[in-house]
Amino acid sequence: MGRTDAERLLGAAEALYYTRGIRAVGIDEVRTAAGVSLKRLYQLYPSKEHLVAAYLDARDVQWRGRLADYVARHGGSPRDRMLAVFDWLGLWFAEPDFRGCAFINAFGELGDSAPLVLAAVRRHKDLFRAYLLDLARDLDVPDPAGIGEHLLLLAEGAMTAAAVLPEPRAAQQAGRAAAALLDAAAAERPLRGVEAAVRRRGA
Amino acid sequence: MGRTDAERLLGAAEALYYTRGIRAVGIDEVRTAAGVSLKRLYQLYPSKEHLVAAYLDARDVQWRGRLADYVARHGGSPRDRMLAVFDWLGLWFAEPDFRGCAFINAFGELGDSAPLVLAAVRRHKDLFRAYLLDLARDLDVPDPAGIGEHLLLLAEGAMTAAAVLPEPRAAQQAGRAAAALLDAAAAERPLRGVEAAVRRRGA
DNA sequence: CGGGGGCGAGAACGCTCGTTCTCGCTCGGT
DNA sequence: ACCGAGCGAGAACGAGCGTTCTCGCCCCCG
Repeated sequence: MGRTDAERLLGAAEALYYTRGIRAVGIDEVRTAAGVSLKRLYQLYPSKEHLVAAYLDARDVQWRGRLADYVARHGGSPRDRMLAVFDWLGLWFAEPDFRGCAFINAFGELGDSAPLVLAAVRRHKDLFRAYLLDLARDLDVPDPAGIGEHLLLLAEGAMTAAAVLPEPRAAQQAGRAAAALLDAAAAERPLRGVEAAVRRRGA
Repeated sequence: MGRTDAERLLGAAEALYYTRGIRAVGIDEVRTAAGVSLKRLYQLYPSKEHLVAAYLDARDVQWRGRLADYVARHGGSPRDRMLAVFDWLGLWFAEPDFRGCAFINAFGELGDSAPLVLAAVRRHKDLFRAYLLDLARDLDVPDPAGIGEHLLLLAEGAMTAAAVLPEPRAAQQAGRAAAALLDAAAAERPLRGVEAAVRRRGA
């Protein structure tokens, strides 16, 4: 596990909070799993909310790092890099302890009753959005930002669908939908204005 | 409010559990808000989990009813009916006490630790999916089921994005993405097999 | 009118939680 | 060798939870 007290605490917090929920896990259980005294815990994180926010921030860094690594390793063209995001989601969904998006779960559980947690959730989603918008910027399509937002919605939808439903088809479906959106946007590129509109209305 | 004890209980449960979370609200608070004795509550719902599952089932019926009503009133062509789903999502997101999808929230909070609740969540998502697949069946596209699944992911993604992020653009974005997917699928319709594949790869 | 079954009100129980407090011990500086 | 600051272990505290139990009242059937 981690080296410092804080690292061991965040590791234990991640394992426990993610798999069982935040309210369901007491501070003492995290402290025991991490092998850190209660006093030390409270001087690192003055309340449970601080600990939870720190756990989410750590998970955010790790999660986006794993995603970016995979995309950098497997992506070729901008289009391939974008689609690699959904391939990685599929790998993530298939992990045995997958239980949905930790940030959505935390929000659903705590809502706005824990401002630090809410802020961490928003930070994560903003950073994920920014990453997708970055990938979209390299695409050869009009309105890359719009495409980025659309793929963000697909990715979020895939996460919740994969969490709730037992079958892991969600990532494949989302990948197919993403490819269709990319192709549609790319097909629009050479056409201009009226032509594209006519085509869209066509048949 | 409702008439019978069960109706008043479910009404109070909905207001409290949805806005504050399930673990955060005690049975006594629901009982007080509904004006029902504890004994009566326990003879209607022998445990909190039963009450929560019943609240989710009631919300499922109400939520899908509101959606289907809106679509039936505002939808014209099959395409319009499909897009009306996203218009309605936008209206829902704009409601002042909107706090995301109650079912995703319940799952994120309780996971598989409450089997009755998990079953209710899955029921709801299956029924929503079935509704979208029904709408998709009327579309004049190849593979309506695939389109239905894709729009399901967009809708789920819009719900979580709208819940977490303060700006209510999610429904519009999802609607635009849905329209793009529908148009792309419709444009594929007259083409067949190889032709469509070539076109998709084009440029 | 008499009695008893069912109900509402709320106390009680056993448990868990987040946070604070107590108490020795250890260890580093002079 | 001393002393005191800081630490770990864990008790303590106050609150809240889900669930059960008690008791006294009402109301309906005979």
